[in-house]
Amino acid sequence: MHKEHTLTKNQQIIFDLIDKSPEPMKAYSILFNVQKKGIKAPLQVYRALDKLVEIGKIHKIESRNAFIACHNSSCQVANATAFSICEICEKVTEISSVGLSKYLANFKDKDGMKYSKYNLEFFGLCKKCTLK
Amino acid sequence: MHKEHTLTKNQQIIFDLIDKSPEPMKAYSILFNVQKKGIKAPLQVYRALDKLVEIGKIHKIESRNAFIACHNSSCQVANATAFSICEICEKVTEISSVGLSKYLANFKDKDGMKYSKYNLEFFGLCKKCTLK
DNA sequence: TTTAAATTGTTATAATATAACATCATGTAA
DNA sequence: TTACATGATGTTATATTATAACAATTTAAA
Repeated sequence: MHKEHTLTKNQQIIFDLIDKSPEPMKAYSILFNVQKKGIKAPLQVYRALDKLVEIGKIHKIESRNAFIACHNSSCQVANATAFSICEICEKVTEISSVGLSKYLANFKDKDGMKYSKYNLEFFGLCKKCTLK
Repeated sequence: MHKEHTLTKNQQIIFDLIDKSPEPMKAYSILFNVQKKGIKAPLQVYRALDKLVEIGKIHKIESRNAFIACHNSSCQVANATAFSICEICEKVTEISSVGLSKYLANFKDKDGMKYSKYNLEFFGLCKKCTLK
């Protein structure tokens, strides 16, 4: 199990915003949305984001420079993330497949290098966009 | 099989530079290195990079905003990329594992969404850095 | 309770990437 | 050949993403 982290004020404000968002949020969009709550500078946002990523409450979608809340039960997967991304509507879904995570967690390359972490992003069309 | 692409002058200059580099190169480092060859503006670099990525001659390491040449025999894997990244020395290696690529190419999520593309980045310590 | 560690606030700036527009080159179809 | 479409180029300006540096404050442990 993982340690519970008490979020600080800024971290909580920013987490709540991302958590409520139906889509990944970008840093400066977050900044814009929390300015009324007293968070005025990019660094305040980035620092909170860094911490939230570190403790697994949110994940960064690297190909989009955007952040989404982790919805895996207990956010234990900060080091093993997989997402599906629709290339039309940009909908992003976190994939939770036991098979996939087992396969990747145990994957070893030719040199026997063992990994402590991975991030996987799948691209394609979501159901809705396929039908259009 | 894939169509052979004749690279344009700018594309060739930039590809050659990346191809010779032992490590992933960042866009502005590329720009700096090709200025003597007449490529003066960021856009010229980004346009060539976009094209080279599109045709599979190079790949973007999303978590690093950097580019490496594809070393898979015929660059057929523009849509299916996997890399290992050392978190200390930042060495990046393209993984070519038939098992892995088969597994991922056939992966379907719960909704049956089929993917046309994926990018996987593993993080850990390379051999050298493990021994330190 | 004082010390270490983490967080905050702030200004400035670095690094990454694209918009908009004019021009030039190349292929191809009438 | 001409004219048309397409893609590539060159250029200036600007948008977007992210970090450096430093001072002050809060929090959590020893």
